[in-house]
Amino acid sequence: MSTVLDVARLAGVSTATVSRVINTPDSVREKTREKVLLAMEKCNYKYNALARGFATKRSNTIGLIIPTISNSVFAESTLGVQEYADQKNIRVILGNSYYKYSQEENLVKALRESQVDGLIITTTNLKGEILKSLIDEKFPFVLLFSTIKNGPFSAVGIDNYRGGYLATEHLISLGHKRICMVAGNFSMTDRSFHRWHGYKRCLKDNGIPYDKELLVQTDYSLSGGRDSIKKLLSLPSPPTAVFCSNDYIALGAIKGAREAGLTLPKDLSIVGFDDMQTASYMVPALTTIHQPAYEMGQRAAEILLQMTDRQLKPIHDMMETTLVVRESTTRCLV
Amino acid sequence: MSTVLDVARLAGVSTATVSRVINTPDSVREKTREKVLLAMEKCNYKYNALARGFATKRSNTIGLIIPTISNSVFAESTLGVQEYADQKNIRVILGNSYYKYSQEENLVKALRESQVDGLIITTTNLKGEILKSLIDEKFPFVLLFSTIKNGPFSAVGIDNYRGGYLATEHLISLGHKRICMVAGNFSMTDRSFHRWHGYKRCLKDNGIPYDKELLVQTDYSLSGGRDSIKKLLSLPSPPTAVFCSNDYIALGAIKGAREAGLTLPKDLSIVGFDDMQTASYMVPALTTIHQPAYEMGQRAAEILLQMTDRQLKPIHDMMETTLVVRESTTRCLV
DNA sequence: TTGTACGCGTTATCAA
DNA sequence: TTGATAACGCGTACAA
Repeated sequence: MSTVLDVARLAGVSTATVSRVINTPDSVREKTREKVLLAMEKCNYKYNALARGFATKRSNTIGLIIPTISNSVFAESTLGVQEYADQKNIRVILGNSYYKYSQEENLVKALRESQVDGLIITTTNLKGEILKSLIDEKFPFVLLFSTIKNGPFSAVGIDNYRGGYLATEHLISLGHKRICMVAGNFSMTDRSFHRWHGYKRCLKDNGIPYDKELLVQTDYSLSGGRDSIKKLLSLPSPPTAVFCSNDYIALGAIKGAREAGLTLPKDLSIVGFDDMQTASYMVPALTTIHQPAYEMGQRAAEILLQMTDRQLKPIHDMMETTLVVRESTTRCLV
Repeated sequence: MSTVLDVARLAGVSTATVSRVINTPDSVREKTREKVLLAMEKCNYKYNALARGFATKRSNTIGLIIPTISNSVFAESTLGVQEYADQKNIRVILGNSYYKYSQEENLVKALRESQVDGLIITTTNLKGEILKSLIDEKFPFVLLFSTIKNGPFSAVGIDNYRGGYLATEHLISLGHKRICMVAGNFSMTDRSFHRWHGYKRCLKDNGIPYDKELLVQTDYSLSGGRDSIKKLLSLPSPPTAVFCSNDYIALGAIKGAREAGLTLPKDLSIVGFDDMQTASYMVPALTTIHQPAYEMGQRAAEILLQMTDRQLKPIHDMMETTLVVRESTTRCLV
């Protein structure tokens, strides 16, 4: 594999000039440039970005940590990050934490060893040591799907509390009083916890007593949604509506409710969260809280790449979240 | 940021010894090792994998190129690659080609400049220059979702022809004769093309004349499936069954058929391809061709990482694909 | 506009 | 078992 030195010799110039042709072509006389370009061609020169990173202490690579690529909302945000990074000629290394803090720790360590210029993290534990030490060491990072509106670091997210509130309010406006929630495990992320708070508060604001029997925590999975709804439907006084922590759980709940013999949405109204790609193709089409995952990814990348250029004050970007009404919710008939 | 040199000085040893403690701890006397470890602790030493890569000419990073992370079948295969790589302490850089060859070219170039140790590619164009030059330069790579059973490079895939045949055979066995196909654009990938060949051949083997009016090409999208099925249903002699190139198209077709006033599966039997995560949760639950995407990703990573250690003969691993019968197909009633 | 020469942090070779 | 030192490929002062 040929190097700048080979090219330099072949072109009869110095390595510095070759380097200039690569990085600041305008600073080289046209004739010289052509000579060098020709030489590069001749010896099939391939640029070594690793060596460059080593010399400049910048790898032009960022790390992205998400819970799991299998959840399409994270796939969407990942796409947003990638496309923005791509446009700035930055590579993205992806890691899944599987909602496990220890794995998140490993990833941060490995990515920092790889000399990534910054990190975008959808964290599982806001209060862990990881973030603390990143802050202490002034390492550039941005939190994605963050629940935090302030603090000593940049973050992009939505108001999950408000999302939970909106979903519940919609159900109440349809006349529902017996409203349950199938939530993602609070230990896995605090997003689900905030949505639950919004749900609880909305009940209270509308004079509906909170019944803790109507909350089930589960993992963020199809089967989790299915099993949970069955449990809830077998209650002495079963719910007429359910708010699910995400659209996968909702899809599972749809299946579970049908298997329990219900007709949807007549017998049970269902609201999801995320507004994933296929939400409007479900049967019934899913009423859900829209989350601009792709834009959030783009924005996180934008903020991070600004940070790696120059230090700046923490930015907290809370994006708009809206209720999207489709077919899975209807007036309470009881 | 402290380096091996700082650690060495603090511990009163040479940099070589520090390096040994990191890489081959057993080759260092225990007492010395402890001294070094302590020194590392003291100056908060952080290992620089970039510098290592530079010195060893191995980045311990591989590149993964897929059409788009938005398709869950590629998300699954990506997960397989990542988990295998993770286990071997290898990082994965991900890139989306969006089914565009020029983008695939850019990605290969950028990733090679980043000195990845190898590439896993779900290619858009088997016959392009990219693969040729990778072979010429003996650069380690593995094709994923490959349609190729032989050739001078390693590949992991399934028999798409057989998949198409199986799907069609199933429909014929249910008494269908008017069977259409909504295919992914042949120009985007040859996988769809092979599936279509299987479809065509199966029709022939069963004495059903091929009607080119019954083939529609579209992009791999929900709306593509919806629009295409509507076109086909408005034919003078509409189909009673449809084979879709993937599950997204099938999901779109389900929606489109319903919008056209049909009852499923009574009025139209639908077969998909991929068996994505949510296939069994669709309404009706989707009959489809199962593709072991996760395992394929794992296997591709395994092969690639073997290749980066030592040169070896090309491996072609064609995995099993099976028909999964659910609720979206039923006996032809016409 | 171009060249010289050093530095980046680690590993590898060879010698002790 | 350990140490001294060259090498990896590029960027960049500084000098010319």
